Amino acid sequence: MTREGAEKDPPRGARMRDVAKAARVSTMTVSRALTEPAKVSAEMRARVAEAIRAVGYVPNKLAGSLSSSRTQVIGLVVPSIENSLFAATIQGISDVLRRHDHQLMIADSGYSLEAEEAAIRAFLEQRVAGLILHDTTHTPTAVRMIRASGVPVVENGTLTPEPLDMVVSYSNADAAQAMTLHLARLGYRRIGFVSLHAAANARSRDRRRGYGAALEQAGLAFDPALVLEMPPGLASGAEALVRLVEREAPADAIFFAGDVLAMGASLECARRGWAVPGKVALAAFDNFDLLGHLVPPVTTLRLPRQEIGRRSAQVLLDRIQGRATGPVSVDLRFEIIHRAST
Amino acid sequence: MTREGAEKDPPRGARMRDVAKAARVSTMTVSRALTEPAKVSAEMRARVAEAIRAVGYVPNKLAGSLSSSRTQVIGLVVPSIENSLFAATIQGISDVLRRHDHQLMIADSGYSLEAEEAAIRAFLEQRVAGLILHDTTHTPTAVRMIRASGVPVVENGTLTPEPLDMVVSYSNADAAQAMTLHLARLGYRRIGFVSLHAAANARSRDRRRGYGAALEQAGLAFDPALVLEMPPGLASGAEALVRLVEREAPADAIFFAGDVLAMGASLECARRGWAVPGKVALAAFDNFDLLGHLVPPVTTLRLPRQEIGRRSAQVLLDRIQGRATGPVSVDLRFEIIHRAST
DNA sequence: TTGTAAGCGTTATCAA
DNA sequence: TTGATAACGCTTACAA
Repeated sequence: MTREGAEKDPPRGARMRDVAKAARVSTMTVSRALTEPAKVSAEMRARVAEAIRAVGYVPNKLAGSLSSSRTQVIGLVVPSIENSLFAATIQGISDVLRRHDHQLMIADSGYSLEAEEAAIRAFLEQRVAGLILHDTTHTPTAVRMIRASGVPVVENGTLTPEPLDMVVSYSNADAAQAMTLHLARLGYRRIGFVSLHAAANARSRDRRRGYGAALEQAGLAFDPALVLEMPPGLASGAEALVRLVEREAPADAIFFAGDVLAMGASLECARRGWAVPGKVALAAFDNFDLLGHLVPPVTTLRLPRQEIGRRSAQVLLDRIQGRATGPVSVDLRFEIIHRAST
Repeated sequence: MTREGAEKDPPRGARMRDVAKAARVSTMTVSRALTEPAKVSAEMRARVAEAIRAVGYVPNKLAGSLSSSRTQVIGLVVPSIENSLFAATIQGISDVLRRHDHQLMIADSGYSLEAEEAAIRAFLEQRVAGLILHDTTHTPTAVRMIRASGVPVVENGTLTPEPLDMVVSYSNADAAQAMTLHLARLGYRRIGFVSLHAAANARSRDRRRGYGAALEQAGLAFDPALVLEMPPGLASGAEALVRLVEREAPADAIFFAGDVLAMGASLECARRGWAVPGKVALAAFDNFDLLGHLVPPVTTLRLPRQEIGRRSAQVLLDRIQGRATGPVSVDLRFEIIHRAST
């Protein structure tokens, strides 16, 4: 015998047993009154409710989950919490989960596969009911752990051809292709392309592929000198702009397929007094709201950021609650918003 | 007898017992090897490690937490996940927690006290080790539950005089006062003040108080017509700007103490060709990066967003791990960044 | 340094 | 509709 000194010391927190005693019923009746009220008579329900208030009972989900081997926690791994683009998706997830009494655990990988693996391991140790991963490339160990656990997973970053389980995204390739074609149709012939580091990022790679496909489709030559990879940030966009414009054969339009790059470029044009689109046309990949308020407003893609979050949560819950089985691939719509910058 | 059919069916997931069997040791040795390796001989450690790999063991923290009544989960409630200002704080929290092997659960209240209460209840049911709340006003029930639970809490929104437990913030009143004084010293006499809805928001109230105090200190009259409350958003900022400038006695400077209001105003000036600060000076409360890239760059406060998150996590962990006791109030520094808009 | 036994607070199962 | 009992998978407390 060990733990219980003798019913004394910090009586920290009432247990279900205390509620049962106060209501003079069994713990099972309390449990049922809480989780399946329909299976309990009205009188019992009232007595239990009263007892719960009386003793100030707060259910222990840890114990409940251990016993039922069910959790109401979803684990989410994003590359960066701070990046506002992911914030919209997180909001979408959170909204849906809250309506279904689920909790959200978040980890960020800082764009590192190893950190993602560590986060996934931690989530599996917590026995999350499901996972949402923004990235679509993972370490072999991460893949193995997920497979072995049997936990449903949604991937978000891009419409990967071989998902772990379920995917919810728009097509980065299609989106980049559509925007590039849009520029070509407007008459631009030397279309620059600026993205984030493509080697480490499936999204950037897909966008670049779309850009290339569009050039070919439009009968434009591919000029490697017009393609730049930059780190994220406003300053990067400004620098890329200058490098693509101040050269022998300058770009007549630039498509910024990453983060706040276009924003930085637009602001740099304002500072230098460069006419947009007179001197150079600007197009962006995202950040719909802000870009529309710049002078001139910037042509961009409207991406279903929140929708990705909402749908991800929904397909995950459908699977968890047994309403659906089998693979899921949701291809969400994007939209080109043509504004004065092109 | 009940649950265990008879050692068959879905052998879903190895347990510590399986590891122990494979390593031919007791479960306690496995447990120790995992949590206090120093207390286990090198040979045992190796055997356990090997067995863990062999059976593909993923520890069940639910069971561990139930048994030890310790959790490694911190609950965070923010008004809005999508708002990028909170994102920086969340990032700070996440960074520190990860280094200390803790997990982060996030809920958003949508600026509703009732939703905050619901989130807090859910977190307490999960037996979180600590709470971080962005808001400083709570429902009586929420306060009671937190007190009864005994979990440590950090509040973030503003330096509230009567915290639940610990506070980590800068002083919204001091910051607003400093900026208003700054404008007065530059010679502006009719300083407008635009904030978010103050009745529902302790932060807005504190900022308004600081604004008033500064006017008095500078010997400027308080003109209620120069004070506006707006909903958040770029469009709001633009509207407030126009209302304060296009009037008989226009403001000569406007201090936007909320969200992206200043950004909206600056962009509206660009659209209308209004000289800044010639026609009207603009000052903001936050959003340091972006505002510095506008034309002209906007004077603003640099607030310790990430730092708030990091320190919050730190004081919480200190308390949880018994390295500290008693009240904590961390008053973080802000900074006025004077730029061309004033 | 290692092992044994009890118990953490719930829920599944079966019986009444 | 309600209750008794045995798990859930781990850690605490103590003994060896």
